[in-house]
Amino acid sequence: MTTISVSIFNILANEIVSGVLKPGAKLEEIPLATRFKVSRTPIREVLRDLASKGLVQMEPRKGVLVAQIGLEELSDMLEAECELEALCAQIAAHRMSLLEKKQLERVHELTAIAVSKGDDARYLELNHEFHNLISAGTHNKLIAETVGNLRGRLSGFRQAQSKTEKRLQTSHAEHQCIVDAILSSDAVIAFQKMRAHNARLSSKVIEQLSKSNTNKSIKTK
Amino acid sequence: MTTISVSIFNILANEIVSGVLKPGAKLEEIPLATRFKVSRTPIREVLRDLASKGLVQMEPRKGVLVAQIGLEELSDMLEAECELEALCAQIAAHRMSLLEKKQLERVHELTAIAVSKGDDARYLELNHEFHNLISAGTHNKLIAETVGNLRGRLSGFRQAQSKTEKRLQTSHAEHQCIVDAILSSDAVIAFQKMRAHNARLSSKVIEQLSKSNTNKSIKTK
DNA sequence: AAAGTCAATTTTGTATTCATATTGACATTT
DNA sequence: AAATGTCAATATGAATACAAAATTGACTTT
Repeated sequence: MTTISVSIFNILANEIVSGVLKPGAKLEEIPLATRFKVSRTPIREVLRDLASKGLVQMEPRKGVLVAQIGLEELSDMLEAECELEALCAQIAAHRMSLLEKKQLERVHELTAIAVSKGDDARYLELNHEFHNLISAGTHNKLIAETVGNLRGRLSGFRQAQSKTEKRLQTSHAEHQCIVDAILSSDAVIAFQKMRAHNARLSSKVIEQLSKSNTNKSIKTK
Repeated sequence: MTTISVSIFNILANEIVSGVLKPGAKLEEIPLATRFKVSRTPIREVLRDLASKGLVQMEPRKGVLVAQIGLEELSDMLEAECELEALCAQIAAHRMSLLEKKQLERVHELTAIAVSKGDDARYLELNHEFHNLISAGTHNKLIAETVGNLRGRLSGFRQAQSKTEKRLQTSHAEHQCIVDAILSSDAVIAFQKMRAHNARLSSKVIEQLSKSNTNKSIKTK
């Protein structure tokens, strides 16, 4: 058996990372309580948990907002993710079991199919699994959890970006290099390739966001 | 103004990392509530926050224990810290301002005095500040916060260790190398030296803990 | 018309009460 | 005697009630 809070947490966390709840949206306790037909108590616990994962911002006596991530905070997150994932690839390269490597290869092959079909949704799903396998391949639960959490918080930005770009082939080619390095247990190359891959994606995200930001400020004027 | 929860959080978090509250100790809501002369509600929020930082383990309907960190979890944490701090040093080496570098140098000099006097407490304090300056030197709040949180969770083990060891000179010499690298903006060396430094400390911690663990299991038999 | 103040309403923080699950002891049964 | 089952006590999960702070809107005043 589980507690009410965790089920509601999962629902809300999902709605936040999937973009159903937009950044800056107010999360008020009473509406949420009535929506889920519970009292305020479990809702407050959920909000606290969401805050601890960085999905919402809560200020005492002010309330809770869906996290709105500024440019500098975003670049902090992207830099951290870039380095952490490179670290994961490095460690995974000399720590993954044969079975784990096979799984990675398999997912990568499936991704190729999604790319050729231009199936964006499927690609995103497999991409998620790809990075999960690598972080799990570190056999370090703390690192895997940390990077997984970061990816969750960033997924909104990635989705927004992948919709407007047709660089699935490029990404897939880069993944190929990473897979090759890990399969051959070459930690140095795995690190470099993963880092370069993420660095490129990061700059795209930043580029896109600062573009839309300038648009906004023009509109506002 | 602040909320009751955060003040109590700080007190309890401090008691946990300082070892006043021992790993495995039960944290019951009613005793805590009476101790702080508040109701259970803010206590529950504090416990939740402590859990999100990994300082306590809470299981639904079971209660809350001060986190007891197993050997495998500890090595995960040490590995993560080792790599993260090395990363910090690397980034800080090419991002710290002149003022920040001066501050680092100053703390390092003060540490030398503490070492020569054999002042353990002061050394620990300065050591904390030393690592804080470097993580802050990344100018990446997320990374700094992450590594700071990790250090907090690990500080109990470090203290236990530093009491039984007289290797302050060794550590200080290693710090010297790190400071030199950062002052001269040599990111590669800063990374390597910091990584080696932490790796050495980590192995000491593990060594010590597994020793006391075997003692325990012998006793239990 | 604009700015400032004050009151009313709304929302969050805290306390209290109610409900339910776990735990430990004791008894019963095999 | 060991094991299992039941029951009472206790602690946590959830709901409700109360208090305090903040926001909002209207009204006054300049």
